[in-house]
Amino acid sequence: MDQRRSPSASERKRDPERTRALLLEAAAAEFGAKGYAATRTTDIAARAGVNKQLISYYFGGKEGLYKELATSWHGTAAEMASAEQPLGTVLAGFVHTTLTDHGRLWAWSNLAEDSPPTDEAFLRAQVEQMRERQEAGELPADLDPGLLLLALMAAASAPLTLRHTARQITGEDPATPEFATKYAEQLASLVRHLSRRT
Amino acid sequence: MDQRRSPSASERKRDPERTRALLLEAAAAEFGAKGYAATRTTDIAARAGVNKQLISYYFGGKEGLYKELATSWHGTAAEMASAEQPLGTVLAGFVHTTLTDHGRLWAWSNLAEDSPPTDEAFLRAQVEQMRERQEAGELPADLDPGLLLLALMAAASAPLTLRHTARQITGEDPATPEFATKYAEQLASLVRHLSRRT
DNA sequence: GATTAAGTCAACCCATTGGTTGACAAAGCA
DNA sequence: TGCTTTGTCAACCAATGGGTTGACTTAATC
Repeated sequence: MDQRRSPSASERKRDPERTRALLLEAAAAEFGAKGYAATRTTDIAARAGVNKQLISYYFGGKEGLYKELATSWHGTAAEMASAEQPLGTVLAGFVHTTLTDHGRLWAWSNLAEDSPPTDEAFLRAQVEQMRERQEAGELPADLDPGLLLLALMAAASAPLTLRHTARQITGEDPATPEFATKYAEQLASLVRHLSRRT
Repeated sequence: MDQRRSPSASERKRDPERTRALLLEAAAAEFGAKGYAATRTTDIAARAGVNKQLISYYFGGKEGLYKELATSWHGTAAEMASAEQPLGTVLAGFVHTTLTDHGRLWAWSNLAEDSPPTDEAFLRAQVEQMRERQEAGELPADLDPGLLLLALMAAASAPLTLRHTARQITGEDPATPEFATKYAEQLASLVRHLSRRT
């Protein structure tokens, strides 16, 4: 039999792929929760259930691990991008992704001084979509599509970026799927008001 | 003559009030720029032009200094609050305050896990104002006033919370007053669309 | 089966960092 | 004018935290 992939990959004693993945996952959670500076490599290793030296071994240290994450999260963003769905649906998807570890990571990196290498193509495509929606009459045509996108993205990530403020306003924990759903509906309703000519 | 306040307070060799103020100001800048965890007490002291031991002397350490700031910034927020100005004006004020050191500090603390003791009364008042605006027909009545406030606050702080994203979308530095002004105008225009029945 | 390569870990290392100590100087007070 | 209090600083200290070392173990190769 083929010994190249026998012990089912998760039962094996040693499994580099798996270890790497565990570290990345743990790192996303830790970085997302506390931000880069406040995150301890020891905590990442502990969460991954692995020796902390392996961070150096696989990623060349804390910073390397962080950068690896920073460049990998674009996939997450991209999947919700596309399509000609109604704007409300797109926003709803965005609201929910802000509650993932990668979403939190994105928020932290946006505040930090050093520029993270975010995917420009994705943003450009989104701006273009805004313009199309304006032409289709779904959104007011007198607004700058870029700034409009910015405002909507910011609004959609409110449960993340204004977490404590949101909690104080609503009395609920904004980091729950239920809240996200409710909030997304409100946003959808809001953008509907932007197009509707009553 | 009264020696209690003679050397004009800024020329004196020793001036506790001034030192405290210098430290608070420097701390706001440093914390705002890098966040709590990444800020070094040495940097704060250096920026204030003062010995770092004085942080312990006056505030009982790094954390004490941070908390002092956290509880003091509400004044900043409150001043822009009130009034029956048009919503666009209020938002514009908010956009600009997000670019101050205190604004940045607020953003960081919103992301951090530990809850900062933000001023609840202020938020409640703002929610109430939203409701009034809805009743006055300035805003759609079918939206939850709290969530609406949240969305608008988030949108207004986009140049701050989505700094890098904003830069990539627009190609400009969102941390400039010029950008803030332009962005605020767009927001005003946007909320105008929310009320207008064309 | 022996040899090599790859993966993992416990222990150690040392730069950084927040905080403290003790000397000392300016200001208030008798 | 001397004594005390308050403000300030340079030097020092202990703890933390990221990174490295070297031993060891599993797995692939000959």
